[in-house]
Amino acid sequence: MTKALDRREKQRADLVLSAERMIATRGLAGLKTRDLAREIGCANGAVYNLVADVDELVLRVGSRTLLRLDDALSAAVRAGNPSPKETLVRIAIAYCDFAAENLQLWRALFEHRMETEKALPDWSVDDQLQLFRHIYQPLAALLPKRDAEELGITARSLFSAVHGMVALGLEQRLVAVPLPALRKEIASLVRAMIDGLVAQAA
Amino acid sequence: MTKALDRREKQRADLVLSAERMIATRGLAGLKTRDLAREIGCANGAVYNLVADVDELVLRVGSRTLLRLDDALSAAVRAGNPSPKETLVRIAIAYCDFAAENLQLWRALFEHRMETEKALPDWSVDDQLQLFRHIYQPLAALLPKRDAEELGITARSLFSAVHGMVALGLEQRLVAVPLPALRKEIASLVRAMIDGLVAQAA
DNA sequence: CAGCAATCTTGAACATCGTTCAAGAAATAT
DNA sequence: ATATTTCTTGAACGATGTTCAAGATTGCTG
Repeated sequence: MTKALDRREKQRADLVLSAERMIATRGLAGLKTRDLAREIGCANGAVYNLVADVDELVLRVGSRTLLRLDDALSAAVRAGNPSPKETLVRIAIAYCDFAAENLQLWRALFEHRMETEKALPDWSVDDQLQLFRHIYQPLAALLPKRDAEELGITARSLFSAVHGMVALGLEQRLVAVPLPALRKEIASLVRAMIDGLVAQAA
Repeated sequence: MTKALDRREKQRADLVLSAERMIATRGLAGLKTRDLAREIGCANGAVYNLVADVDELVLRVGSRTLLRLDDALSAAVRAGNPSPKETLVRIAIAYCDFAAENLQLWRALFEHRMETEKALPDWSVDDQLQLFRHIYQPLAALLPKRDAEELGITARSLFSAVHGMVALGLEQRLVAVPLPALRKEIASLVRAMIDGLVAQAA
C-alpha cells in the first residue's frame, strides 16, 4: 500500500522536475503532456493520475520557482549590512538578476495566471505573499510614521514598480536593453522612489 | 479588379473589428478563427486570405488598442494646464484607467508578445515607441540637466514602473485592490519617483 | 501460496484548435 | 462567348489536453 503511494509520490516529483526543465528550455508554451510522459516513462494518460491537469503542474513548478526566488532575495539581504535604502536597492537588483537568469520560469509565473480563471490553491497564494516581507522590513525602518497597512500597500507598490521595469526591460522585442544598463536604471529609480517617499513623509 | 480588392479590404476591416470584440469579451484565449469566420460570413479557411495568421490579426487589434491608448493619454495631458509633475501623475492615472476600462484588450497587448518569437513588423514597433513621447516632454522640463538619451531611458523606466503597478494591481488573483485605492497608490508613488529624481539631479 | 477484489496504468479515442490545399466558383480578359 | 486567371470553399491534417473502458498490477485473505 505505502509502496505504491511512495512510487506515485516519486513519480509526481519526477513529473514536476521534468516540467520545470521543459519550461526552462522551451518556455511555458513548450510544455506538452506527451513529452512529459515520455520523459518520466509512462503513458500520456498517466500524467493525470499524478496531477489534475496542466494548470496544477504549472502551479507546482511556479511554487518551486517562487521558493528559489525567495532564497535569492534572502541572500541579497543577508550579504553585508547596508542601510535600509541600499537593502531595498539590493532586493530590486536581485529580483532583476533572478528574472534574467531564470527567464522562462520567471515568465511562466506571470503568463500562466492570465490564462486560467480558476482560483489559486491556498498554498500557491501563500508563496506569493511571502515575497513582500523582504521589502516590508527595510521600508518600515525608513517610514516609521506609517502603520502596518500603509506599509503593506507601499511594499506591494514598490515591488510592482520594480517588477514592471524588469518585465518590460527583459522584453527584448522593443528596444534591447543590455542587462547592466537595466540594473543601473532599476537602482537609480528605486533610490529615487525611496528618497521621494521619505521626503513626502517628512 | 478594384471591386474585388475593395471588398477584401472591407472584409479585412470587419475581421479586425470582430476579433477586437471577441478579445474584449472573451479574452485573447477566446479568439477562435472559426467563430470569426462565422461572424464575418465566410469559410474558416477564408480568414487566411485576409490575414497571414492569427498573430497578424492580434497585432492589428493591438495597433488599434495602442492608438486608443495614445488618445486617452493625450486627452489626459490636454485637460487643464498643470505642472509637469502633475501632468505625469495624470498620465499614469490615465494609463491605469484605460487598462481598467479595456482590461482584456490591454492585456492582449502584453500577453501576446510573450507567445510568439517572430519579429514584430515595423508599424507595430512604431506604435509602441510613440507612447513614451507623452512622458518625455514633462520629464524634460523637470530634469533640464539630462540629455536626450538619459531622458529617453528615464521615461521608459517611469512608464515601466507604472505599468507594473497597473498590471499587478489589476490582477485580481492575489489581493483584490479596489480601483480607487490603486489610483491613489499610483499617484503617490509617481510623485515620490519624480520628487526623488528631481532631488537626485539637484 | 492461490484466488479475489480493489486499484492503477494504459493507449486509443475524442474534441478542439490553427492551418493548408485541391477542387469548384467567380471574375476578368480576349 | 470563351478562356484564363483569381478567389473561395470546407474538408482534411497534425497537434494538443483530456477522458475512459479494458487490461495489468497490487494488496488482502483463507
